[in-house]
Amino acid sequence: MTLTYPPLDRDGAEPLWMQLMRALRAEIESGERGPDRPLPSEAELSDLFGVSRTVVREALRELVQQRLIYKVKGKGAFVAPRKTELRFVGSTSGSADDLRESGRRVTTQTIRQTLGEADEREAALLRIPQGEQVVRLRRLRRVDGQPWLLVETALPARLVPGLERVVLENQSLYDTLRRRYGIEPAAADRWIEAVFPSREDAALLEVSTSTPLLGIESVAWLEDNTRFEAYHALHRSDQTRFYVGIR
Amino acid sequence: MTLTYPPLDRDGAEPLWMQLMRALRAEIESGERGPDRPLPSEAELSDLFGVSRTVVREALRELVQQRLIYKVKGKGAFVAPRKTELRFVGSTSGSADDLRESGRRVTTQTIRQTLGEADEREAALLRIPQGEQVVRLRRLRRVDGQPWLLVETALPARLVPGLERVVLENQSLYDTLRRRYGIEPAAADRWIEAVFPSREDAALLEVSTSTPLLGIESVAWLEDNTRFEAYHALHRSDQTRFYVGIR
DNA sequence: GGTGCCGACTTGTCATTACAGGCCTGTAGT
DNA sequence: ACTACAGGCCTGTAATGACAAGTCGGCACC
Repeated sequence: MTLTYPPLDRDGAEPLWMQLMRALRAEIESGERGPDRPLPSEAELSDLFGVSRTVVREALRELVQQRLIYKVKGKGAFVAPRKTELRFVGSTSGSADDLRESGRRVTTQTIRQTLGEADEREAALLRIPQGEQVVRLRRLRRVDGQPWLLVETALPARLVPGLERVVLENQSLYDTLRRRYGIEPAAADRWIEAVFPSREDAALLEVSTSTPLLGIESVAWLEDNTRFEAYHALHRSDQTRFYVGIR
Repeated sequence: MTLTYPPLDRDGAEPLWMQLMRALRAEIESGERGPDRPLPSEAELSDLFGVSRTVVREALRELVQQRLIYKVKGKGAFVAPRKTELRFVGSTSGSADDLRESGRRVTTQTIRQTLGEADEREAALLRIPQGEQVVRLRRLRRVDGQPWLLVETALPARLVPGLERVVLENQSLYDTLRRRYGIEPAAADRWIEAVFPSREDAALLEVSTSTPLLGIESVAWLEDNTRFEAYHALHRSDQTRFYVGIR
């Protein structure tokens, strides 16, 4: 038994593959198909929706990229089990709360908070035109008095008007984003590398310039794919380790 | 003036789009095309290499996904002004498959493979008594010939009898665990820090002892919470970055 | 009862064709 | 000098057809 699908809109407002992708995604996320259950074959989907296999494959490709399904040659396409998802504990979002819970004293000091124009890197990460207004935050987070994390954040000013004047001292940025601007982070990409700090960053973190640190670059977005935050952070990992849980 | 390209191999050993992708990537990474310089148009590439536009688009799609190029509708495809990055997907499965998928040549060399007694650290991570038999693997993974990852794995011998005699050369460890022992990873904890390598490890990874590396410690377990694997790994992140997707 | 092989079904790869729609430039008209 | 627009680029979308290659069940054979 399969569902009846609403017909796809052929007015060209949106590509057929995108509409099909959304229809399949809705079905998967609603839980109607359990993990590792097969999707209809490409030929079947092609018939069901009245589109070519090209469109079906384009839609499935997108779902594979989003890790909602996986494909096995010769067998079919299957719903990806949610357990392969990954959660970052110990990121800027929520890390303060986690640490506080474990009885540590977390303080966050705002070093700089300005309005400016997006440079090339920021524009690319946030997917906005170079020169568009962004709010920049430079903050130092301490755990039990020890410098732990130095983070520079850029947010499109359009999404967070007036943020450059909000007093964040010891407040969670994500709390502010949520309460003041209704921003709900949906997902993020992060890149991690081991780096040496600049002289200035080393001083703030109270380490020497030859101490290896974790450098983290990140871009986060909303449900509708709008990029709302780009940051790069330096992490002292000599006393506190960076934890990743995979479930 | 364009280069002359070696003809693509049509023996079906490798898909045409992958060969083309590699050829273009080599050109980009060698720096012959500067950032934001255009690639030949799809039609031109199609002629140059004697393949259909389908193949060209497949190759370009992969390069876009690897963030080596970006495309602008109506204009063309351009070299992305970024450093190369390797995708590490934070799933319980190994990274080798993901890398292979993106057309990198992944080779894994087993340096040591022995049966021994669990030391204190291993016993704690695996939750077994100290002194219980464990199989230890020390492996060096290369990506496109470059040393990339040095990993030391310990598994309780009870769960993987005879593993110390299985030839793993270029085989995925997780594949072997699955097929030979029916081991299905359910979840894992990982800790990441920035560290310097020992003299021996530095030599294997072909870096100096003052190169900061990513150190990763991990323990993985089955659905029933049995710990089956503990490892610690050293990652070169100077040329390639460590990627984590959060969904 | 086991084994091997065939055929049906699946996804992967590739070619070809067509048109829509964005980008840019040259040119004709003002 | 300026504008409007046509036409030639480009990528995006879509249909269709073909074959390769992996999976799996069933059937015939031993």
